[in-house]
Amino acid sequence: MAKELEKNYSPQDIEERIYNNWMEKKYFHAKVDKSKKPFTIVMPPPNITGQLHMGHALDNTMQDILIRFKRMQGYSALWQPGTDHAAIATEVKVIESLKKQGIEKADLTREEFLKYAWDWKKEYGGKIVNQLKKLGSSADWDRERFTMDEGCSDAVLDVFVKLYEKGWIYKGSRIINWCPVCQTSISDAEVEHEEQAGHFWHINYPIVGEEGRYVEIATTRPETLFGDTAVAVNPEDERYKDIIGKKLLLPLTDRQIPVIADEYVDKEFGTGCVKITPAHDPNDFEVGKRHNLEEITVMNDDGTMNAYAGKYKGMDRYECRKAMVKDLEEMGLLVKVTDHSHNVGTHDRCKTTVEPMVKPQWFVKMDEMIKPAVEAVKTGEIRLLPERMDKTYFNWTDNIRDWCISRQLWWGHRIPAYYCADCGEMVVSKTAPDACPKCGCKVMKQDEDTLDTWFSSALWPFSTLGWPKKTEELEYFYPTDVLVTGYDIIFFWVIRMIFSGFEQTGKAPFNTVLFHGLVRDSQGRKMSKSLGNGIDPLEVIEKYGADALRMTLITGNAPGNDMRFYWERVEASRNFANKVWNASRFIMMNLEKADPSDVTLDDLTSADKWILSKVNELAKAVTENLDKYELGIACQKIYDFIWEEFCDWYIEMVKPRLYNDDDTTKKAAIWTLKTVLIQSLKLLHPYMPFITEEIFCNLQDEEESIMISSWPEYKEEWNFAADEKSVETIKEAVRGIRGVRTSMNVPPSKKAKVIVVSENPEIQNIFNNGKVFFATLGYASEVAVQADKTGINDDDVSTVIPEAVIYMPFAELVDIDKEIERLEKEHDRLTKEIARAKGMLSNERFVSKAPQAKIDEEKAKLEKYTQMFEQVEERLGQLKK
RNA sequence: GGGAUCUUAGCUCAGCUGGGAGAGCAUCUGCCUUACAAGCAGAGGGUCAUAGGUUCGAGCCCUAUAGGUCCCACCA
Repeated sequence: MAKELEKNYSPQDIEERIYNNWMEKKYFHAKVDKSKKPFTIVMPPPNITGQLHMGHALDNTMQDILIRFKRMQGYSALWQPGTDHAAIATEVKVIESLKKQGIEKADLTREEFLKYAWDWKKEYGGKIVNQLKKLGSSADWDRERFTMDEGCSDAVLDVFVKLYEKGWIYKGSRIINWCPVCQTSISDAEVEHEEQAGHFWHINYPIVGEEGRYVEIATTRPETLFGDTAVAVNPEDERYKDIIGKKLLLPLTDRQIPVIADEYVDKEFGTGCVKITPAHDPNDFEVGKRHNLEEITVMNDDGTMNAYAGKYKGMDRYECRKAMVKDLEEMGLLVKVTDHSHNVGTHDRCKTTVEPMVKPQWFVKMDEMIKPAVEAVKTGEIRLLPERMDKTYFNWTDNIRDWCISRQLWWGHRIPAYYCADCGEMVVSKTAPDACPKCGCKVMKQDEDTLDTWFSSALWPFSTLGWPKKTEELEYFYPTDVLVTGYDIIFFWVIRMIFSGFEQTGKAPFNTVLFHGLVRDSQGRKMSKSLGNGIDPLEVIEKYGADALRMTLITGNAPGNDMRFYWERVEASRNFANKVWNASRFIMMNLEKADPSDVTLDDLTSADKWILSKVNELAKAVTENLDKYELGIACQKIYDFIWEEFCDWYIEMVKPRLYNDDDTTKKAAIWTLKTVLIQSLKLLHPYMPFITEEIFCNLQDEEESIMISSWPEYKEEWNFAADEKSVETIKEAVRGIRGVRTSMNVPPSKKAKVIVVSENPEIQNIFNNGKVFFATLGYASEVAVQADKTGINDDDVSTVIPEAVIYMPFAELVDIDKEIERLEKEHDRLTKEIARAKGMLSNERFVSKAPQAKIDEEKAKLEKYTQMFEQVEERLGQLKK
């Protein structure tokens, strides 16, 4: 027996209970089951430092929708969750928290620090997972992984050693991006370029042995002067041909540097003379390599000047700049200072201006490994959605450079390279070697550096399934199906997973990448901590429920597009939940009026068949949309069906049957209400899991869960085209009647007799069969269906539908002028429609070139409108008399 | 400098392979009709940025222009 529901839906009371029940019943757990097809999504692992934000909410809602859909379809649907150690982000947090306890990182040993870090992870690492659960995420939490757990760490070491042995990981002293605040190298992807207003300092470098002659250079970074090892000019530059090879005295030092010629210099830019600082500029580094220049590093790791800066030693790079510019000015070597806006690289985490530095680091060679990843997207083996992401992808792969993977951090996977204390021999191996293979020394010291956090996440789709072990999970669930993520991490993560997947497993890690955009605030700004404009998803859930939040994030938003967050939209979603709730409540209240268990399709009325046919079509359409990852479109269709077709029309249609004790079709109505509701709930379930579950459980006598029920499939026997047409005809008549009544200001309490006049027996039939609900919906006291106009006055109000005129003789209320006005409007509309259809059909080129179906469609329209037009004309003629 | 993307109703946005412009919110008018006022019934509101082009037919395809957003990029 169905239970009674509260008048308003309150998600707060039920969500936690339902979620716990799902967990207890292990519904989220996906088993290796050879009798089913697998469907797999790996969850982008949230950082253990993370707090749930709208991006996570959107990302996880999309994944949950897809997983729930596939699970209901009968797949063994695995949503593989886990968290990311987030090397630098976490290390920064741990350092902060230690500082609050009065502990400095510098005072700790590596082991001590890592102990604190693991404690931190234990305490906070699970927080975000609990927040994801509040959203309703049906991930297989039993399989939760962590990028630094034993298995994932083993995968990292395995890959590192393999790539090293293949020569695709190498150690080299190259120019890298250095963050002086975080004191670590970072990859190119972690550098954000920012347009900044700066200056050009024009400085004279005296030419040695030529008193009073100078070479004027222009620089944006005067403080790197101490690292200059040459000044370059373009070999084609007539102005400077004579000074090539001469020596210059580097100001503020006693060093002499040569003038060299290099194509790299742009004659048109600046003064045409460029100071070359190989240790602090990527271009200069290249020039330096070509000309065998010395690389002089002038800064310490924290961005202060070192001994090469002479008296400026110990100063911060920017203080030094100020001081030396002042000194140069006093020496008369500063020619001028001009404004110049230029791009400055900053560290994406801390926004510090990155310092290019030459340091020994580890790199992944990309030129070969990227090839299958490019190919896969080109051939469509991996599909990026929306498609335009292909261009972004190729733009990166075409310009790919080697990936700097070493970080001077402690929290992360330590590089498995070991150095002999005696001879310095390096061994790369998964486990520490007992002795140096070269000299036999027993003391082998491990490399101090750790790996870029993305190195481990690149392996995520297979490391989580047990790789490099050949587990049955890996065999069954890999490759995964779709990756859902934001377009902002395509370079960091998506590309790296793709090339890693091919290199390590020989397979694409997934066949589709579904990108979503950013959730912005109502003014279109990025939500950020510093702006304080972030909206906490948990607050939304608390106020309106997880279902409302999920619905809000999915509706009216196309793949890859950013969206704005409005509380009004959450409210609208909540209202929809309430609508579903009340419709269900209504149905449950009526279930006991008859036992529908023996109802067959033959017992159904036209109205029943109409809505059944509609929900059947809906199931087909929604399934197709979901298969194409069109989550928003599918959602809109479900919303429209439930609210308009089911609630506003069908439920209103059946009311007279439910309220009339003598009605013989009551059983059929109840059967239909319940059946259509269940179908609707199932289709809605992926979007709104909690409310659908709550209703579903209350509706069924047995304790069944909607999330493991079967997905609605299109059934040919539920297709009732003729009944659909009948009901649509009546709906059109009802809309006409309502329109007339409103324009005549007839109060709803005032019922009138309605007379349907049609010579067409089919139309007569439709109205005769649908009389009961037609009367209710059309506010009729009584309905007559007849072939002629017996008993109709010429000035009775009317509405015209194809093949019929519907009259409402409410005499004293009639305002003939208004009626004429209304009919004239209709007359105009029909005239236009007819002209349009005639125009098309009389266009020879249309008739000869357009598809036949389109032509037939237009012909049918012309016929219909012409028929209506004649009736309207006739009515107008009568009224105007 | 290269590329992407957007410009549709007052606001925020949908609009699938080209075939009679849609939703939510807001506005206006009636309704406390026994599921729901978090509701019901009606209504108004758009030269789909501009200018060309392709096509029987363009919001959708092509070209140019204007404005906005974003990504990438070593011009000191």
